[in-house]
Amino acid sequence: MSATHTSVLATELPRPVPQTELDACPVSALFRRLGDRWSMLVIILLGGRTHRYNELHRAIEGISQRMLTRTLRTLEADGLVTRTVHPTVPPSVEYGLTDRGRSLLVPISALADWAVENQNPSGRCGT
Amino acid sequence: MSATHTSVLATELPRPVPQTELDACPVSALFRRLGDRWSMLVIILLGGRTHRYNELHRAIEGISQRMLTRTLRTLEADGLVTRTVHPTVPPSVEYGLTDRGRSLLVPISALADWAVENQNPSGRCGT
DNA sequence: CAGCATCCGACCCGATACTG
DNA sequence: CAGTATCGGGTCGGATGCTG
Repeated sequence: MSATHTSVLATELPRPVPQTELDACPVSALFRRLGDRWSMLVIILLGGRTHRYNELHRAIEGISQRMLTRTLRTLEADGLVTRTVHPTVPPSVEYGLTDRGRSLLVPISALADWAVENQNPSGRCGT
Repeated sequence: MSATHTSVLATELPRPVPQTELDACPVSALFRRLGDRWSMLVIILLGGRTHRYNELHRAIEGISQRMLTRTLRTLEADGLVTRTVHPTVPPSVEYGLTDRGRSLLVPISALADWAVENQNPSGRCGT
């Protein structure tokens, strides 16, 4: 306690970055990074305009706070997403895409378009 | 066959397809399907030409038999990959892309191109 | 050659509760 | 509002051994 803060554990964020030698292949590395359930979805959302935390949370509708935070932090660490804190009361945090993120948005959108056109279009989500 | 064989377990293949309501969104569903370490890589490999099982195994170099088989089976079930068994001795199995798979190859290749051009190109893999 | 069976660890992911 | 802490399951993924 006198150590002021027992946040030494750091639970799990922001990812230990194991980086096995296999990930030396840039293609494999990218797929490992984006190869989760939410990353590409978040990038698509942020491609339209910047969003606040709870906006994203509602837009994706099904993602947990934990996963949203994790995904955003990882994307930020990868230089794809920007995080801007406005020192207001209550606080407001704005997320957007970096230039790199916007360039990645292009092929990801192509993938999303394929999904919309080729899957059974039973339902539309917020994207 | 003597029903004595308790193969009731079926281990895990070919994936129970949970399909939560969240996956009603085609974009989310696609990312859930391809959101693993190998699927897109296999599709890229198969995009060049058909490959035999061990060819893929060597080309990807790092994937286990288990994961290669699992990935191929899932992609086959999704109608993206074809599996052709030639009744020779020893047996030979050829994997290729369906029409749907070839159409998906386009946006996936765009993603792979982005990876090659935007990541630190430390190493090239077999792709 | 092209798998399947089994064990097991690592990580993804959600639910819940709590905080500045 | 925008997170953090903790628990617990399900899945990803590899290693090893065996088969037609």
